[in-house]
Amino acid sequence: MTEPPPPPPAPSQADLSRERIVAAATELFAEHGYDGTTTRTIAAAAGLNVATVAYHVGGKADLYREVMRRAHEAELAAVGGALRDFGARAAADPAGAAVAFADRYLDFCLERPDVPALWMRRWLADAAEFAGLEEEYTRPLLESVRDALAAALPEVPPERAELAVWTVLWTVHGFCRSMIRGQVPRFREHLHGLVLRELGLGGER
Amino acid sequence: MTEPPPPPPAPSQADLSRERIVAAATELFAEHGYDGTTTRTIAAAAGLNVATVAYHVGGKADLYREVMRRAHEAELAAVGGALRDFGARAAADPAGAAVAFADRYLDFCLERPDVPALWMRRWLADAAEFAGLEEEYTRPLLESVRDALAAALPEVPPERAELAVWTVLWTVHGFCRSMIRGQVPRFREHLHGLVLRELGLGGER
DNA sequence: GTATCAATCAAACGGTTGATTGACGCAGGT
DNA sequence: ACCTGCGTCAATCAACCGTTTGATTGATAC
Repeated sequence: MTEPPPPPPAPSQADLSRERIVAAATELFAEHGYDGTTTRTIAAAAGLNVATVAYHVGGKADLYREVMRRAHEAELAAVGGALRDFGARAAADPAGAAVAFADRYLDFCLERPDVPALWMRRWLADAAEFAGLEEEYTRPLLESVRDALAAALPEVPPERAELAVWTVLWTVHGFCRSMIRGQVPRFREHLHGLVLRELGLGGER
Repeated sequence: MTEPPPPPPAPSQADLSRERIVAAATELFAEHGYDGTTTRTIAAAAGLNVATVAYHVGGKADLYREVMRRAHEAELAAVGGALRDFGARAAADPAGAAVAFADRYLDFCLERPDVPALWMRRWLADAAEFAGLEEEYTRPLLESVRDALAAALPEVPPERAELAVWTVLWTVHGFCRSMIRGQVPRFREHLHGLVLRELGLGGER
């Protein structure tokens, strides 16, 4: 907040097209995977010619990497913000802070269902040439959450925090793929209890 | 056990080739998905010509369905056996029975890592044309486990049992993809506590 | 008015895909 | 010795893949 952000420059035509391509690719890669998506499908979904994909993004592989990079950036922002709020609240109300954190992550996944899908495809190494993205993106994020939890909750051993994060992550991601809107409240309630139990914060019942 | 099983007839050459094709396809589909696997790769891994795949199995799509069918059959057998043992033991020792059940499922997934991988690919609807396999295989299995748990543990409400199964399933499957052999004992211990806590069987600590 | 440039397009490129064909080797029965 | 049917193979097919090409458009600069 040291200076007012400069007004964003008017996006050029190239920026607009590039955004449409990346947006279309994000949805298609999340839904059908790398090998299941063709550059022609992406171009058609973006309302552009096939050649423009190579023109703006450089190629299918680069486009995939860009999609993954953005998905990770969005997740990083959401998790980072939630972790800050968690840290500020954890000392006074560890249980409430943990539940709020899980809630925000669930909300993020419900709002951006492509992120868990891409996360899972990354996990499966959907395309062998992108196996490195897993270690580049997912692992550090997981470890940062573990460390933040362990730092703010000194009574929780880091190993337990890590496995708790692991369990919550997979449970939420798995749920988001089969999301039936009516089941969200029920799942959210289960998630609250799960987090408290796995962190040993008095959720036993 | 009413009659001694007849000695299995000597497998014909066709049977041998078919098995080699299915075995190779299982591994490749699990590792690279449907679109990421070619009939040529499968044939090469089986040490056969491309044409023999079509000759024995009918086509790539039929082969994929066969692979999924067998993976589900194997899982059904493992889960079925574990559920029977669970039912026999649950009344006297619900906690021990639940832990033993989770243990056997983990062992099965470690022994057949292709099954969780195929399970996850089915979940992602790796190939859109096979979206039905999810509801055909996974859902009923999940519900049968939920019902068996709820029946043997009357103090556990079915809804809680379902979400417990859900959480355990995803946690185990996710772990099996990133399996690092040295971490298995630590994960197993976590899994025991997870099961007891999620079923409310006195695992709080 | 003219030259320039970014952005887009239809068309075509070489390569790969799943599937098919027809020939070949070889067992077992006649 | 001769046939018959099964299993396998190399060769081939049309369709599709990602990428490239050359031409066209419309706005901008001089």
